[in-house]
Amino acid sequence: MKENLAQKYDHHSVEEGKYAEWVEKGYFTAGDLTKKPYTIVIPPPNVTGMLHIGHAWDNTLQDIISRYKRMQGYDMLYLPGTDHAGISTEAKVDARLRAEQGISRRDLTREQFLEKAYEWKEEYAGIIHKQWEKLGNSLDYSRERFTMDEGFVKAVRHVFVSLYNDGLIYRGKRIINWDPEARTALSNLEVYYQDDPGQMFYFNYRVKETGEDLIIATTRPETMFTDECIIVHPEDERYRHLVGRTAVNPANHEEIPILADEYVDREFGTGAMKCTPAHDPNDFIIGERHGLPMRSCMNDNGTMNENAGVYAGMDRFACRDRLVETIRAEGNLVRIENIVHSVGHSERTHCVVEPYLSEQWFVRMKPLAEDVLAHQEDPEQRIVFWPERFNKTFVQWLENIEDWCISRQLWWGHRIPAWYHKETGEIYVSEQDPADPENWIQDEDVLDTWFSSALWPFATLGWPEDTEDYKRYYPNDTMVTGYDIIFFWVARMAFDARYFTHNRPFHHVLIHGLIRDAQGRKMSKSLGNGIDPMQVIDEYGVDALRFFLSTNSTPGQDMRYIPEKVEAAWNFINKLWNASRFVLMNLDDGMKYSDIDLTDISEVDKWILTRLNQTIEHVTDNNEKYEFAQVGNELYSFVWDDFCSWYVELAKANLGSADEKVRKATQSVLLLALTDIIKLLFPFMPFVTEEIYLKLPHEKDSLNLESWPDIIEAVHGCDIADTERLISAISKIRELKAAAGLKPSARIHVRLRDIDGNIKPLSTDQAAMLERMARAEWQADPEGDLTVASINGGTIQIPSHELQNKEEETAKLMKEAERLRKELQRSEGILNNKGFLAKAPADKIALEQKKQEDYRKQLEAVEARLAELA
RNA sequence: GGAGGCUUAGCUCAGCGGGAGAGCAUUCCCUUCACAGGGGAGGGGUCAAGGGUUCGAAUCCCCUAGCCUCCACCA
Repeated sequence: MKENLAQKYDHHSVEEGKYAEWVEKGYFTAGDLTKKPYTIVIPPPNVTGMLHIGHAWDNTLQDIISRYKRMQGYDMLYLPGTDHAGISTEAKVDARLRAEQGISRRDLTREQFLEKAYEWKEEYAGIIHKQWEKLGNSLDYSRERFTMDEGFVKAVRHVFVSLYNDGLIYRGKRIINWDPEARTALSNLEVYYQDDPGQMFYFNYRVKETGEDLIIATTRPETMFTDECIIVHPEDERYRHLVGRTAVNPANHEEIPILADEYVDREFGTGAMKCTPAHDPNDFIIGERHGLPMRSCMNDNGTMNENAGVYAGMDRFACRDRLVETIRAEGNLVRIENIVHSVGHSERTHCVVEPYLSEQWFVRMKPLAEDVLAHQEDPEQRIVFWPERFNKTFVQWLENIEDWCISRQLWWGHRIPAWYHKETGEIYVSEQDPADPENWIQDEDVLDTWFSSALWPFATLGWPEDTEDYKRYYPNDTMVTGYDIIFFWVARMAFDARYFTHNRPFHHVLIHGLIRDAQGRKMSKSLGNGIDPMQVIDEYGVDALRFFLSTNSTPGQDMRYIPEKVEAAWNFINKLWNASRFVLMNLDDGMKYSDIDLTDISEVDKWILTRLNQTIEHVTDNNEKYEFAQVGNELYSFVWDDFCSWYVELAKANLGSADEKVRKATQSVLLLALTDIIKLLFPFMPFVTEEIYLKLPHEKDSLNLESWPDIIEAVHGCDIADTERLISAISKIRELKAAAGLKPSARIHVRLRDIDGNIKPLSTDQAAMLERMARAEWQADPEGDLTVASINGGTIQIPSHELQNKEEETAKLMKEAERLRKELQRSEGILNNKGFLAKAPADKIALEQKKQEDYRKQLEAVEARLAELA
């Protein structure tokens, strides 16, 4: 007894153990120098936590491309790695310290904290590995990297120092976005704005010299302590006489000058504004212009400092309330308006971000961005976005770029390679530590996580060393990532790549969207609507999850997680499983793959192989365009409809044939077609296809080693009209029986005619198929009245008394005739159109002429029968 | 203020210049023969509204409406 698949498709047992074996056998290890390289690097997941369903989607797309390219004969490198994720990991470790030991990171030394952070990293890297395994990612673990491993430390230092020496990194006192909770600077991208309810306060600033009151509005009274002046527009008649005089700050009774600056919008508010250079980016610019002092009144944790006088030590918001009350008591509060305004929040801690004056490191972005923009114009050097529209997003952002604040007041990250001399204050920036470390103090800050992520496509390959991997696998071929990190990541990889490797980091970027819940909401912890991919895998299997994730959206578009669709994917796999069981139980014992012989194949065999060829062609084309939803549709309908519903059913007749040659030919076609099907599906569902492959007669040790299917030349140019007519006839007979209220099993007689009305005799096997699938018997010369129905490429005739329902038949035929007339009208409209004949492509014209001819003849047959019935 | 996306069958989505499609749901029929998480046959859509280009528009252009992102943001 030949071995078959288990009776039931059970994803657990199918997926068990396979991955470990694939890794062990080295199927995913790149390095075959006889082949052309193809590179994808995984977007390194943060070691903050587990992978979510968005990662599963992202990775599935990468893995599909990887497996497809590997089958096409590329030396495929799919490189794994993880990201240290500075601020998020630091927050997680901090939270754990609090939960487990009741302490914060500030109770530890830097070294002690880093030790804890590394423990966390190890733990989560382990979880991520297990999850990659579950997902089936064909990653080359021999090349795995981490954004803070030794090589990365070197790469990051090299980049920092080079940019510094080239004047593209500088240190400066600027207004930056300050997260008072994490107590670190943030880049502009790490701040999100949301409309919050708030208040606009109007205060009196009394002019000392004249005693009049200037009404000034602010949303942040707590910053008033360091107002450095009042600004009015130089041409504002209302205030011109006050310029040069002094106003009294109602918060602390300080006397501050009234100055003129064109920045002020006369129409806005009262036309006079307070200027607090240390707490607002626009005020800062004005402050620089006028040489104002720049005092800050806040500490780095969001409490007030000594400049706030009696409010020192108080939280900024508590201070706001108290201060407003005090000013009110002193009679200087004019009014309070309730407003809704947009307020910046930290993307990590979600607290209100404080525009804050502080000394930070910055990357001068303009020259770097311009270099990328120039190359986006060059077809040979540009990064190609899929879909193309994201190029616009990318370009517009680069065109309006501002300097990037890269220093973070954290411990977990790449330490800035700058040292300050203890005595002289001299600064030393170098890839090497100072030779006399006792005289220097290293900058306490670390770099923004994205500073190192930006080097990912090349630093993972050994850069800045000129390694073999770097030479071979760089630039990357395809980067797969979400539109949400085009600015954070894609843009930054682009300019670092240009500057340091004089190349683009990758040729293509495939952009996908966000995965949402069934109601279309973003998945979030607070809503608790997140989907754990591991749970889905447990329930439906990873093959079903992968098929769902890859074939249910178009590039760049968001997708909803719909459990019914995962189930549909499972059902599809189940169908494939059962079809495979059927094939296996119908192959002769001992049949080998090399026994496939197409010399004596039948008409139906030619038909399925022709359809298979079309499928291979379309799937290949769409894989190249990353149109996996198209591929999914194509494979789904080919497998389910063409192969299972038609071919397998039709083939049963031939498998029952007494003729050995017919049987053998059918077995060959079943084996060939199924093998190609599982090859085409392998990138999408590697586990179940491998299981089937190993049970079928096969040539390689694993489907991982197989190559992408070729077009089957043996059926090139075959005429498959006979089979198409037969299939259509079977459908039509079933339909007529149902319409006539007959049981499907009711026997009837039928005659097929081609489009010209010629009677088409059936071969023995075709007659057997007709019998088996439609319970209809071919009759060359049926007696009495004949019912006519049009089918693809001809008509069928059935003795009317067998259908027993003249009224039904007439109604049916009238409807049919109407449809045909409409089609004919459409077709004739087109063909009588001079413009169409003159301008349409020749093959379109020929196709339309053929259609018209067919419609006309079918209509004639239907009308003839209607005349008989009348 | 700027940029972009979506609007197609009850639901979720493909199609994006030449015959309106899929999955799920729904109606009717089917017990052996790979599969009842299955098989067979149906029903269901003026492709958001309006205008234009074209021989021909769900598909290209313009405009309107609704929903949704992203970027920028004046006290």
